[in-house]
Amino acid sequence: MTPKEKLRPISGFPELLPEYRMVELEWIDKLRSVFESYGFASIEPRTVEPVEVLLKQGDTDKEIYTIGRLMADPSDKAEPTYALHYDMTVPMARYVAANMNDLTFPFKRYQIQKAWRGERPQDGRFREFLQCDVDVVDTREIPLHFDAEIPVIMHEAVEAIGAGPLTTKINNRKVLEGYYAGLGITDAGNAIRIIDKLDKIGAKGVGTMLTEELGLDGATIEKVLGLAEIQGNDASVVQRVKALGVTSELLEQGLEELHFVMRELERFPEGAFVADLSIARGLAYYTGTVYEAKFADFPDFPTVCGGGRYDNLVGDLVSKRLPGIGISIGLTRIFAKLMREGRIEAGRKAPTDILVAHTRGAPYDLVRETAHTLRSRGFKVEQYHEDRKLNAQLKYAGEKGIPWVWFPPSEEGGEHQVKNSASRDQVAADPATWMPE
RNA sequence: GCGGGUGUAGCUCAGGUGGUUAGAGCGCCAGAUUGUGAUUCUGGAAGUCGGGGGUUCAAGUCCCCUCACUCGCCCCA
Repeated sequence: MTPKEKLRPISGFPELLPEYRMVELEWIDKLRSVFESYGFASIEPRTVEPVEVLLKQGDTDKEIYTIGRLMADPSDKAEPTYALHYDMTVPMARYVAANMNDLTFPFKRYQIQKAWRGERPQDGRFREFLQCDVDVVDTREIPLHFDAEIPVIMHEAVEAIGAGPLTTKINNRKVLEGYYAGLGITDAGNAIRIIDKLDKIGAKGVGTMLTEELGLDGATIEKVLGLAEIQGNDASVVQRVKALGVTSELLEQGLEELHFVMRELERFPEGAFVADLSIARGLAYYTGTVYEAKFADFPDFPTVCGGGRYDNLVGDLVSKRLPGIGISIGLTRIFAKLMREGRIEAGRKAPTDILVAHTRGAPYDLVRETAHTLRSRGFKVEQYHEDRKLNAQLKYAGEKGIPWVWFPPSEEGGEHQVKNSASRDQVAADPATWMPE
């Protein structure tokens, strides 16, 4: 590898300059405070799982990164194959199952961590990215109220970082599966996967795929598309589904749930939450309410938040059933899009409040003590450790956006001075009492 | 995994149909200016032209292969 190749960016592994990382950190702080305001606790499970855990819920074609030791003996089978997690939901379920005795249920947690996927990167899609998950998990049935609360938390969070407006589409897997069952479609899973492409390939494309892959006839496809076309921002969508004349027990139950959730969300501005019967979500483990949020202004940009309700994520790990519901915010994806749209204002290049200059002739003890005094009073202070001309020192402070430059006296007992970088005013000051005006 | 686009200095890019020693702007370093940020001026460092092979007297330029980045498909935050 040439030095130049070593310096090249790696596709899908974004890196931020300090002035933007500072913004990202602010976002994380805001998200945390929203999550905590609803009583969610933070956990940080390991980022690595046995491959079998990640593949537990079907989807064996997941693009996952495995990890191994460089020095490992290839013939040594003793070490299980580990992999970086590609989302936080299944690993969280494993964490809950492992610590069940020490957790209090319903367990409410948030996680802000990196995830890794080996997919081909493109606009808004990365191989290493930050996800912010909020989930409720219980050993008993979870009240439907959470189905309405979770997307509200997410909207609040996205609003807090100034990333809106968002449109969240809501559906219920039971409606889809129940409706398909009522139509006599046996392979609901594949039907859902195909229907999910409606906004991308259109009704015709979906119809073709349904015929080719599932062998559905024209009348059935009509019915399937009829359901997928229904959307609205209130509970009335339920009536329109019923009007299609398909019935099944599961469908009834799903419609009741959807009705409840939409009624709860009616109080929000129009367009914020929309029932959309074409939304399916690719992941296999969802069993009830599902969410999918996009930027209202950029409908072609990929989903920025997604989630839903699942009956049981731990499978055969423990004998108990662990139902849950949650949502994930794609922070890296949102950040990248807003960055591209010029909506992210760079922060400062350093957190420093005060640069203590290297005053020629000043006793070093005095300079260090000056910095220490200011630091102990709560200021973020760095010292310029090199004896260079003040031009260079001031230029450094200016470029880094450090608002104050402190000049210790060049002799013991002399007068300290502090300079305002912006106004260039310089006045005498005492490090023990000085306050920025 | 499949398809399109792009690779020349730290960054953004010029380099008609092959032709001497590969350029510009910005940035960087030093000085003018022996201690207070601008501007200006002067000087300087920095390139295996992504890599390999081929054609040719001659390749940054043409051909083949390859790698990387990028956009889309699949899939997903």
